[in-house]
Amino acid sequence: MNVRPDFPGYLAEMKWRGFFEQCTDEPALGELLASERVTGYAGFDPTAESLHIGSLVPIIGLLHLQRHGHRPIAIVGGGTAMVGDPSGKTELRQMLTEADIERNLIGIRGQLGRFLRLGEGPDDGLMINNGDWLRDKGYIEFLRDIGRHFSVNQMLARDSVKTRMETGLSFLEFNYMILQAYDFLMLNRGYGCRLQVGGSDQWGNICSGIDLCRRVSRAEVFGLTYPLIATAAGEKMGKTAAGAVWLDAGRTSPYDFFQYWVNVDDRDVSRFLRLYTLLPPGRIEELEKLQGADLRTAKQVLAREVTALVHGTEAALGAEEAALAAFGGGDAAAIPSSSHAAAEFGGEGLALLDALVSTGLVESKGEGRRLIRQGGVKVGGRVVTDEHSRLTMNDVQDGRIVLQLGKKRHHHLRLDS
RNA sequence: GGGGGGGUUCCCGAGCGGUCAAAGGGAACAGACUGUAAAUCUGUCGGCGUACGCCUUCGGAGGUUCGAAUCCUCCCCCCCCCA
Repeated sequence: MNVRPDFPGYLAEMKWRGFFEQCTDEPALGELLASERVTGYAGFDPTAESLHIGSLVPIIGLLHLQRHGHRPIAIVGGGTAMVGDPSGKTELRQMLTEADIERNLIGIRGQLGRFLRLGEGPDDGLMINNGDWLRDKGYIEFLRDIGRHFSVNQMLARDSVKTRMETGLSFLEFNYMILQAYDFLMLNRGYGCRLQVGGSDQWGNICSGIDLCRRVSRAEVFGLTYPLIATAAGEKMGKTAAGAVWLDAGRTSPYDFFQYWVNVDDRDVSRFLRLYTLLPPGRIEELEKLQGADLRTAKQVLAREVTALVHGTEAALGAEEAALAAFGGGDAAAIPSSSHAAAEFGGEGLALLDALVSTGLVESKGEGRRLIRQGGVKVGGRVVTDEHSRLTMNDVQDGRIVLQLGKKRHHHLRLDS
């Protein structure tokens, strides 16, 4: 086992980085991790074709596990997604069709493979679809094998169930914890998996799995939860005006992704550096000393590191350059842009409002008008006050027209030569 | 199956025949202040039009009315109590 020099062990690093909320049996798990290669897993819901940054914590948690010489399993819930986890939700989630799930699985697999080293080696990670064993399981057989180990009394006592007593909980969802517990059992049987990590809202489900493993296989397995990560402002991670922050470059460009991290709240910088980057503790502690405006440096590092982790070093550099260009000066090549024929700007030119809409900077002309009235639109660095303003060749500088919305959104209209 | 209460604009939540694109709060966006931060203050916050205007929206479909988110009918969904 190649224990990392920075930390005496996996748990120590998880604690230091802020991944550690609760553990079922910390001393025993610590010993186990120190004495042998442990297989641990985390689950991912294929609710969309791409994961978003909310999934980053479990992904990086698995990554650390692998870095400590253990074997990570990412389980993708092709089976459980058919049911839907009621934990932390107040309403029944929209049902996914099999085709949806199939498509989502493919997308998510590809993404997970960018973080974890997957393969056949002893500490190579695995990606497994729980649909493999859930889909063909017969109901009666399942009830007799697994259902008999669950007490309805206990299930009703779970927080995830209790909080739904008011609004209602379908029998379908009520079964979710059993299915998740069954996953743990199957992974333990098939792969010797002995650890499940998950968000603290998963504590109940994880405990169910541990109980099941003990009852059925007399296996001692462990659970570890991380805190649910929210921003200092109390928002869920990744909530922006444009919607979720996705890991897929097609949904959230590396530039926007980078900007998300640069714009985090001051109070979140230290916590996020520990959680979302792999930087060594010494380096992070250095950055944590920064105060006031200097925190921007730390945010730059945070953004660079996370973007590199998700999109690769090259994309991260590109995003950073674009950000520098937009906010400082420098090469503007990487700023979001669209290409246009020179003719569009000849004569009368192109209505600014139309340009704002067609580039997707605003969703309607009304919104564009509002922005202009409020002085939130700049063309070539000048505030535009006339909502009827048109873009003409006069606005072109260096072969492009520079649009700016508010302080942070930039777009260039490139002229085709 | 019976009885009761509900479904309102991104969210919560008022409205209960015209003065309603619909109070209030939150979120969001813009401006000021800053550090591409927070807090604060100001403004905006369905769509189209320069505008008095027009169009779409209050679970769905019909109806009453000069006029409906508001009244009636049927349907769908949710919660509570009883079976």
